[in-house]
Amino acid sequence: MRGAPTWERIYAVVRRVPRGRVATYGQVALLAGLANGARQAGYALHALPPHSAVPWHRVLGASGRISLREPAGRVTQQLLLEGEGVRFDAAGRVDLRRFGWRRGGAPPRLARGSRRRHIA
DNA sequence: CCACTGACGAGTG
DNA sequence: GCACTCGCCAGTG
Repeated sequence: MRGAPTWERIYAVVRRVPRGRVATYGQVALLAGLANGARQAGYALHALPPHSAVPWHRVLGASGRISLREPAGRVTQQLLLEGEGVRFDAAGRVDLRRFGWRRGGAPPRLARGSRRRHIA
């Protein structure tokens, strides 16, 4: 992986994102070894063929928003995610606190004293 | 080698 | 929270 092309490393990381969870471009880039390569992650996925085994739809922008330029692609991505149980709010955003991929598995527990606000 | 591009992200107002 | 600007850096021509 070390000498592998940049895109391959990006794809390798994306393949690790579990079903029903989403990662951000920056997160993917970082895990691939590119400290400031969020754009490269996006560019790599953009170059991906339509029927790739790479779960490209599980990658969103840091704000939980779909970053695709083309409307058709955005619809496809949202449909694929909803098919895995990921919910979008009225503004078309995903709550990363709930569906964000936590590498390491340990869900970030709410800080003591924080207000738990009617979750779903 | 240089210029331009872009599925980004953090900072600022 | 939204709109803008600026920094990033691999790919492409």
